[in-house]
Amino acid sequence: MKHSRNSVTSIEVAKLAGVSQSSVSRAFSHEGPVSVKTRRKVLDAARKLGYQPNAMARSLITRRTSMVGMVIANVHNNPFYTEVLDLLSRKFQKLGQKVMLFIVNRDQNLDDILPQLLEYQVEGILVTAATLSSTMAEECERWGRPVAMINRYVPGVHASWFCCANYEGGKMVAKLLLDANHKRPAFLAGSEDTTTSIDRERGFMEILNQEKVEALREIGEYTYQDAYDAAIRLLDRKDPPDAIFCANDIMALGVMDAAKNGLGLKIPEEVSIIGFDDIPMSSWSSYSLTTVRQPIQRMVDASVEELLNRIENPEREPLQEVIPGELVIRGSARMPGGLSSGWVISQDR
Amino acid sequence: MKHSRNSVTSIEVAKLAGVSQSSVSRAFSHEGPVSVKTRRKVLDAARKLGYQPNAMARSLITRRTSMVGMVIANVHNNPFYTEVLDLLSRKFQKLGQKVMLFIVNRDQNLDDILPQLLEYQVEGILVTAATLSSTMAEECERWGRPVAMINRYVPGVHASWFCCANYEGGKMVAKLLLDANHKRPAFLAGSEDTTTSIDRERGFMEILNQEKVEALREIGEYTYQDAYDAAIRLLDRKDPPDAIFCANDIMALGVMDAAKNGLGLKIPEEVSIIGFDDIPMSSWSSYSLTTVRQPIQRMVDASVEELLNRIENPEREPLQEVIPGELVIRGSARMPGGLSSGWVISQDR
DNA sequence: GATTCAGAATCAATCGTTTTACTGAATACG
DNA sequence: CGTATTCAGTAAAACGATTGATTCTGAATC
Repeated sequence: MKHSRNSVTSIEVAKLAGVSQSSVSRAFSHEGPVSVKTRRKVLDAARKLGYQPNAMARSLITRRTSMVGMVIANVHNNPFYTEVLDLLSRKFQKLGQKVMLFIVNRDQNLDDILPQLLEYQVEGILVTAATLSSTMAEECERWGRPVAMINRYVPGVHASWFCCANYEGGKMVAKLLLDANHKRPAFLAGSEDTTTSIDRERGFMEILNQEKVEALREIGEYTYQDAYDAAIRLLDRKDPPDAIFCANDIMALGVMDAAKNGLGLKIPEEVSIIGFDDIPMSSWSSYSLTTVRQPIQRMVDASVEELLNRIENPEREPLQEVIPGELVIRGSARMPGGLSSGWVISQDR
Repeated sequence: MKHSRNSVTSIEVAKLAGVSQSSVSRAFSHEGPVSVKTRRKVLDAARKLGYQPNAMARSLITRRTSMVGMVIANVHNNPFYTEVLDLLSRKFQKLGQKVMLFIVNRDQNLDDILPQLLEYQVEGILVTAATLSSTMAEECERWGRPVAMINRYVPGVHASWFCCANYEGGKMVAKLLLDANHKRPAFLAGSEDTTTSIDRERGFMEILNQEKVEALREIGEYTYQDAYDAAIRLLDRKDPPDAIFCANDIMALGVMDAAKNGLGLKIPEEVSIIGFDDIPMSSWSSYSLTTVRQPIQRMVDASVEELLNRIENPEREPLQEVIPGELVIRGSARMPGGLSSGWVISQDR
């Protein structure tokens, strides 16, 4: 037997069970008084017909959808955000939320996808690695759709966000490099318009400036290949840097390959390389990258819980938090005396 | 001004525009006759109120949701499926479909998430890297919800699928190794229950058996670390293999690191390593992995188009296709005379 | 046996759209 | 000028659930 579309409604179940349609509803939503007998009759009939309550119809009357929108960029060229996506999705699932997913380009305008999210009545929106314009964010919040962001913030906007302590992370790296007696550090920036790269650089430069150390600078997109090319440019000059701090790990891996395989340099003897994120590959033996670990689990947990919290309590003020990262010492950077591979240094804010 | 929930309905727009509610509907859904004048009035009023049609209400009456379910596993430990997820999601978006995402474990039973998908009236379901039980697949199809799978198939089930030519890929690799005069090949399997690994091994062994060459075998989960450990076991025996074909690239990278960094072996001089997938990292200079490239774009395009096609034409028979991969020659495997790095060999089915 | 009364079941309104059938006005045409 | 014909617009019936109000049970009490 072949049904054209799932056309089994509560009415048919009611008919088969010999009860009213509302009893069917009551039996399914564990609300209101139903005798065990009718509940059993209903569930039996439902099973027989393959009945499932229609979530659209339900949401229409309850004004709840249990759906959240998830907007994410950079997922294919940065394993860090792959992991964020994975953790977010699982966490939402575990908490009974359905996820409507949008993968965008980092530079893509979200103005045309937000209406879609709102049209589908998502109860909240989680944005990662993509930037929401402040007017759009305001718009959502104004219509009672809370917004939470991971590693992004929009100044002066009424929204929740949770960021790694990028600025402080940059400082830690600078201190580490100076302590290990590096004289000529460089920063390899990701694209100019992301606050993560900007903040990491700001922290990094802050310390260097304090110590009156000049730094080189290069820029590339957030990709392995771009970083590889930028590293060649950087290391092939007559006065090459003795350390390169990269805006993220994937770039750092590109830089390492450029130095090692491209130019035959020894890491960390001839050049130290430090990244940011701590993606799985950074711990692989071919790289063993010293890096700053983002508190990924905490950022995910916090943002999801905050979002759901604000969905339940719309009047609540949005939470915003900077969560410290950890310096993970591996083999790609020269260490100050006494510090060696295997250490994890927690940041104290 | 603060609205509690998006409570702007077509009725209010109608009131403000001075037309009937149905005219508002007409103005939005580009159906039926509306004069330019009223359309303008409606759109103006809608903009003023921030009105968006409610997709739930619409789907209730149209019986269409423009939502598809996407179930995917392995996304965090295999970049190949990250890319699949990315491409799928973008493709659906481009074709106007909303994606409801479920990320599962490879071994997770889908029986508890399918009801959720059906409850939310997704019009079709795309499954990748996760295995659907045949009864569940039948169930979906029976309720008029077409199912399409990438790199999975369920024997004898009425569903669409698109697989890389895993069996033939395994054969290609075996031939290549034999041609290059390898005497003692090994296969490193992923988990026993995935058809991809099984089929690749079957093809591989088929050729070896033909040539009466015996092969070693190890097994690990589909992860870098598991493969690393398995490789140590394999290479540390008194009669180690001179070539290892791995069930996928991420495992091959683990094997390379184990051989190179763990045991100090030269690749490909002392041991050849070949993978399957062609993930971005395989082309990185630290690895330069010879591998079989999966026709990812074609699998994605075909499966999405097939799914939407079957949504529009429910009576259509499901399509099933095996799409050939390409051998990508890089530096991790010894080559037969005349073949060298840089070649891409297309498979002729 | 009449009266309460709580609990179970039902009725009917409602959510916000689409869409069919219908009305009215305007245009075309003989 | 009268009648078809078209075209815009509207009223009202769906869609499939939830839920407050209401009625129906039947056991308990007097």
